[in-house]
Amino acid sequence: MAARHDSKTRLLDAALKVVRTRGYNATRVEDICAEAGVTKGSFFHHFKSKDDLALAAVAHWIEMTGGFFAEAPYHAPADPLDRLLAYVDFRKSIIEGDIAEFTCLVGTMTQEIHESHPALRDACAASIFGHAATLEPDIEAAMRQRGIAPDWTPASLARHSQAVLQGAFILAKATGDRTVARESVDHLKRYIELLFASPFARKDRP
Amino acid sequence: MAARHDSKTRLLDAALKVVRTRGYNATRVEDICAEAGVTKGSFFHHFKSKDDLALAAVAHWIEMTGGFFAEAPYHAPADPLDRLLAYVDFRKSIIEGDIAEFTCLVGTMTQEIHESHPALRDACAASIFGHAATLEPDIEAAMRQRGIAPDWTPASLARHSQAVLQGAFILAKATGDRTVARESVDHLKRYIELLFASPFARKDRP
DNA sequence: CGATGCATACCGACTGGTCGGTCTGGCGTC
DNA sequence: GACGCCAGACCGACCAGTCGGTATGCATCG
Repeated sequence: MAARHDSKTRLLDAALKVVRTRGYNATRVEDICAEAGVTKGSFFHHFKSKDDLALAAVAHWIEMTGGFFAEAPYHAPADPLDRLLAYVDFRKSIIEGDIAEFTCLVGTMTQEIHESHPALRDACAASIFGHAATLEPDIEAAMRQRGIAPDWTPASLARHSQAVLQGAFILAKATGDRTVARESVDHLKRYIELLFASPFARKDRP
Repeated sequence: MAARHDSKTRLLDAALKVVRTRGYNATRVEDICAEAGVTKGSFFHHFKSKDDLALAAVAHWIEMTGGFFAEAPYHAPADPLDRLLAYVDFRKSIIEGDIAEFTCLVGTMTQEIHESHPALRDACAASIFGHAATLEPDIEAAMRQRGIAPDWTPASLARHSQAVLQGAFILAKATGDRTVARESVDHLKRYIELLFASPFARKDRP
């Protein structure tokens, strides 16, 4: 176990875990080292500073979540709206276990560092909005397919879905209970269904 | 100026301002003192510790926001659904100015302290869910008046609205731009309109 | 009325612990 | 034998909290 040469990855994984639970500022370098089973020497061998690690951790997060969502089953349905709804279902289904396990690293960090660490904030933003952007093609396809020409854009709905999720995580942290988060995701799903189902939104209505 | 005897209030006001911008952990006691134009001695005369101040600041926040929303104009409309939609409009209209000015103190703090300070977390939760609860009567009245019997509860929609707002604030912090936040509030409003307008949700549909 | 005493409000130098970051030395591997 | 990788003692800045002190009411009594 704990082979040499993988300390860097283990530090990054540890950082994700610890920062997601404690937050960024409250996380000490030694907490991450302890979680990774590594010493400070190793930490500062791989990273110039704590902030440097944070940047790397966000990059690592983007890479991990990118793969995770790319391979998730929600892309299967043939219908684009079904894919979108399957995405929402999938997001709901992974709200499971410990808070740190389903919560978003970059959303958590953004709150703490948006004023003080512009570079880090931009990296967090790239993660959130990059992920949101992956939803746009399906939203746009669904709009075309259903003949809808609304006063909102695919991009704004994609961003809104991320807002709902981020907000749901906050409520979950406030209560210590996943239920309230799932509930909000249900509302998001209902919203999307209504957006595409409502006769008032259809081009072809009388 | 800066009469004696109001240091405590000035410290609380300063705490709201500084914590909303920097976050809780990154805020030093001396930052709050400087903002309040008061010294450390005064701080620790009024508060046992930084955590003690945090608790008092949340209580102060609950009191301030309680009065602010109670006196806001959105209660004017006679129709309960109109009141609810006016609330959403109002929330959108106050997303203005500096990020710290429209952002939520307790949402920010929750993220940082939910694991480490249970008492503080409960106080934050009380603020969020207490505010959400003020929306329930109007939601319920609107449901009755429009003859809607949906599969969601007034409480859950009230909580969802808070989730959207909290999430919108995160996106605003990530981009440094209010626009994304307002956009999400627009989606929330559209959702509520659809919920009450959709024939699929009506009791009296064929 | 002034003096005396006491409580509350406030000040700011200081302390003691904490934590990011450094440095020296060692171990394995090519 | 040099170089990447790591260990952990150590340093120094920083900061929550302390402590001895001063200032300002506000009673009560002679």
